Amino acid sequence: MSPARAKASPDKRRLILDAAVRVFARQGFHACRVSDIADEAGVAYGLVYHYFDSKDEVLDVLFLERWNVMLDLIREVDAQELPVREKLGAIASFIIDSYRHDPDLMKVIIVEVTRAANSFGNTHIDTIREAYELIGGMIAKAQAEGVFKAQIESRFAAMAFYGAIEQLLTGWIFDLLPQDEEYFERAKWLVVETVCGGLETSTVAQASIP
Amino acid sequence: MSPARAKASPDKRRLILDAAVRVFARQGFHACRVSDIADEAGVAYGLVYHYFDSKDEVLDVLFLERWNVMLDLIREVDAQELPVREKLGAIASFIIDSYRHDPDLMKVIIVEVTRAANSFGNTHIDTIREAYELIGGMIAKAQAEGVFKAQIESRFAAMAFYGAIEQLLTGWIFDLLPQDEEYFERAKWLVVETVCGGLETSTVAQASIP
DNA sequence: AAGTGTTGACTGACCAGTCAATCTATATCG
DNA sequence: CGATATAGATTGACTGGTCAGTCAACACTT
Repeated sequence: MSPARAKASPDKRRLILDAAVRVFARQGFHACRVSDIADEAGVAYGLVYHYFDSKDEVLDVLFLERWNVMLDLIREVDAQELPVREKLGAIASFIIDSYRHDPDLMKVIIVEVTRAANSFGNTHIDTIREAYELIGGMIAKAQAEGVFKAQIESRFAAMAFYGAIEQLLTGWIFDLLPQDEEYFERAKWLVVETVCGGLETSTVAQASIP
Repeated sequence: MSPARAKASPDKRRLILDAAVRVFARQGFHACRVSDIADEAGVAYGLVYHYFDSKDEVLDVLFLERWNVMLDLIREVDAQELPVREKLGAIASFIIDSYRHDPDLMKVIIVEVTRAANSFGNTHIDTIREAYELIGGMIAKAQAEGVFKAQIESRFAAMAFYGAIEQLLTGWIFDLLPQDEEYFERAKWLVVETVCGGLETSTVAQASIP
């Protein structure tokens, strides 16, 4: 009960990162103060600077942690022998489940990094680009196999696919779309159905080599 | 309504707005100072506050000017008797041409407003939402007519469509996609082909909802 | 003279980052 | 075992710089 006990830090660093997610999501990166993060975490102001060099670094860490998990997932899916439809479905599922599991974190990543062309988006552009390129590679492969039509450049198709997903999250973030379990599942199906349906060569989805 | 109040000086207000677009695009809204706008426009610092109440208002005006033009275009298209594919094509064309004509302005709108859930995006959410709803309405009508499949909720489909376009612009903004006349035209066709192809009943009708 | 347009120095608030002091835990030694 | 040393964790008051917005004066037009 007396918390003054063994102050062996139950990882205060993590505590600060988690608090920062909530504060960034609630107030935005620019609008919040470092003291807001410290207060939310229940630690002293200075401790934030014991674990991080700057306010920026806190967001950098949050973004990289999550984005790298996604890149690992994409690479793993990519390495498997699966129809494109299932590969893209796995990616859409991962992103949507990420939002379902931690909407605040995904909100922060999308709002403060992914589109922030003049700040974090720019510093992390290579990391972000890698995701787009991996997806583009999957689509290019499907085109080479004749499953997807070749007229639509794979990079463009990859952007459209990712953009469709991100806009769905944006709809949830702005509370413009219903957020319940059923809709999350339907959204996964929708995005794959729409994009793959538009890219496939024939009316039936099946891999065929011409 | 000012009757030809031309003055000796040409519309300084416009001069400031145009300068602000360049500065916001180059440095970002938060990273730039009001003095940067004044310098870019070649006017005194205080003049910005003669025409605008605050730094925020400058961005508000820029966003509303452009977004309202887009809303007018969408409403106009919506009122015509056209196949959905052409309606959506007109919208995609308009947005992409807007970028082609003034990439800085579109960058500012997308980066600073459309996704800025904690600042301008929030204050303009009703204006933004209207575009999504008009597009959703078009899709719903096409579904009622049997042109688009009905399993995909129109609001979701509208978000996917708009998101695909916005992500293409994002690709151009971050210089991840090639920007030349040919690609702009191809992008219009791509986005309509992909989304409409995925939504039309004739393409795939045997998919099941989980 | 009156009204609008224009100027730029100034101010007051705000906040990221610093730092010296304090605390806690464990190690080392008499 | 108790005393003392050492290192890392933790604290929060303070500083230095930044910048949005103000304002009093000046310029131009009618």
